[in-house]
Amino acid sequence: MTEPITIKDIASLCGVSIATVSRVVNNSPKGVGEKTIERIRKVIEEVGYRPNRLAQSMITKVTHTIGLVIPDVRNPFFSELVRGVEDVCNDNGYSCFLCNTDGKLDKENEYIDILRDRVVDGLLFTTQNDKEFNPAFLDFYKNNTPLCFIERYVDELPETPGVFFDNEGGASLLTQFVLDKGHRRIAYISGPLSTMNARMRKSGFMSTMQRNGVEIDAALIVEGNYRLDSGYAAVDRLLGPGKPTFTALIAGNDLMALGAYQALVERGYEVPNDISIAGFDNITYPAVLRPLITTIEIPGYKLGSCGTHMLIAQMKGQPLAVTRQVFAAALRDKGSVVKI
Amino acid sequence: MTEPITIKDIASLCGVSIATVSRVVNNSPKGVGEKTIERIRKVIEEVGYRPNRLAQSMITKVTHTIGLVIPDVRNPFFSELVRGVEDVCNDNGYSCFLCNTDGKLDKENEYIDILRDRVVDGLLFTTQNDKEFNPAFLDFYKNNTPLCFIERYVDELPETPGVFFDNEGGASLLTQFVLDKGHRRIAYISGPLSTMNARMRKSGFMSTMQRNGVEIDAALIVEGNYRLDSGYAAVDRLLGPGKPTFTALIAGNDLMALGAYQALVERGYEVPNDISIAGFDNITYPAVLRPLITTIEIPGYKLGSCGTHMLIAQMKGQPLAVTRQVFAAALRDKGSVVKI
DNA sequence: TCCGCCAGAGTAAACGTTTACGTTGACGAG
DNA sequence: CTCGTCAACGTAAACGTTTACTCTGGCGGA
Repeated sequence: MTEPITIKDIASLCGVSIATVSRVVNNSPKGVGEKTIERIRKVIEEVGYRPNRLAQSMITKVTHTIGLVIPDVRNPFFSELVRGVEDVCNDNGYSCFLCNTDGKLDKENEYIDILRDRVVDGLLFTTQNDKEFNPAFLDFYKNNTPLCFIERYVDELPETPGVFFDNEGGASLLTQFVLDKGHRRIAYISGPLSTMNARMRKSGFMSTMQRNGVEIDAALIVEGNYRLDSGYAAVDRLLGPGKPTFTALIAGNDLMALGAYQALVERGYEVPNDISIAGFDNITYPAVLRPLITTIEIPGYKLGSCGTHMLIAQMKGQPLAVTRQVFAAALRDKGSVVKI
Repeated sequence: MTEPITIKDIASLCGVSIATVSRVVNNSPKGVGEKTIERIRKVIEEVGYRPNRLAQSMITKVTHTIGLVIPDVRNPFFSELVRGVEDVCNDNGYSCFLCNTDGKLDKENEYIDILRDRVVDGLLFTTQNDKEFNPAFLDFYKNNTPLCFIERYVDELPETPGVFFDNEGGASLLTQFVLDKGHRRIAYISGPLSTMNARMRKSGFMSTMQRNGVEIDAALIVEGNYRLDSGYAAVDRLLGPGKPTFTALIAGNDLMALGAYQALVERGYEVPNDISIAGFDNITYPAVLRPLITTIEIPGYKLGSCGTHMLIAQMKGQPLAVTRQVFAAALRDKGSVVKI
């Protein structure tokens, strides 16, 4: 019920003009005497005055807020990422609006409008769907609103800054690991090939196989949708009537790897002794839970924090040395791939 | 680089005053002719004008933003909660600032200041630590800034609205379930008793035992810290030199239950055949992973969405029918408790 | 003594809205 | 014809800041 204290209150309390108060609040270069500064500082401290950021933003046109647009916080990869973003924001005096789109184009659009209305200084954007292009981005482009993509490949905006994960390199690393264990007949369950990262991972797999002079059997390459049951179903397609024609299986993510694991076990195969399994994501769970899947870790926190740094640099008008930063993959060997 | 379109632009484009434009934008009760409305609407549509929310907020003093303060989004319970909050916010035209405090008092304070500076309309607050009271809340109280606690018991502000989980009832439900399976010697690993919810859960356990006329052996009650390893360590204290003196074990959360599980298995006991185990939280993981723990589900999403509804009601000036809403517990039987 | 300069401070416009209040003109009643 | 009424709009103040510009007085140099 008590009205908030404004700069006017401080001014009249100190017997100076609001301009003077404003100067000491922003400790502007000069123009205020030592003792005046002292006096004003003291009063501000005493009454607990804090400038209204809305009013500041009205005139400076910067809000020190950013929009973070992701499909769903509940996905552990994104909650890692969100935390990375928020930490860096906070360290730099920014606040962050969280927006969940479920990967739906209309929600993406809605949030873009909302965030523009709220005059965010920049936008951090991810989505699972990178087929459809959202023309609203062009507005941001025109307005010079800083933008940073996270693992999103948009042909229409090739110059837009972004942080990426080295999907191809990760797949390569994992494939080489499996090959080095002696496997030659390797099945591959890809993610939906409508997404760029599924294509890149598959490409990493294929090229590594070829580089090692290993023949690729088209019958061992199937497409899933990144969900548990699609991994399960994929095994049905991979397994013919007789003995399995492969000794190892790589899935485009851990969820599908787990689904495949379940299917294999149910069909009487032992993992990893009969068939080795590997995945992507390093989805984590308490150490006690089994099975563990050898996997490629995607550094969610790092992608978030680094993307935010890039965004902040842009907002500060600093030219970016590199507009696209790609993060290397790391292998997490958890024993689900064995020598043959 | 292009300057954003303002209400002035629309006004001059239509040859009317900005007041008239403002009226049609907010479709104020009356005072504008039909064809004028049409004309202005059309121009607004054509040029894509959207009012600047900062400017609106300056004068109306409402921002349609809220602050959401939690310990860490990466904790699955909180990411569920966050999603619940954000969904309800979005449905009601609010945006939400996400703040991670790691449960640290100084970060809580920092965010409270930040959010006040940003003129949020309301605050949704959780923390893991409910021993220390933050005096900054009193300011909110004085300012009549709507506040809603989430599972936080603050003696100093008994009237503050909040949403709660029925910890005691949940523990009761779980204990009764275990008792009904025939167990009488039941060990209990509580969370840190500095937190209210650990105390409440323990109390639910104790009272249910007593209500059933089952004697409580003080040696079977130990305190952990909600972490995996504290569950593991607790088993060492519970297990004497000879045979186990209990047939079932209830932990204050699933993580400790998993730690206890591991310890028991390593010591050669079979779960659940030798010893049954139950926990709290319903931490979820892909269906394939083992073991599963019979548990009490804490409805994170619901707590978040309901808390947000309560907050919005307050912000709209609607008096709350109930200031404190407590959510019932639900049992998730996953087979880790068996009959004896 | 006079002038110029500069530190220290104030004045007022501006940011993009909302809204209380004022103005205008058409129209109907008397 | 006159007056009042009301719909349809305009005017201008206000929100809490920042900042370009102006003002004042003291001091040093010629």
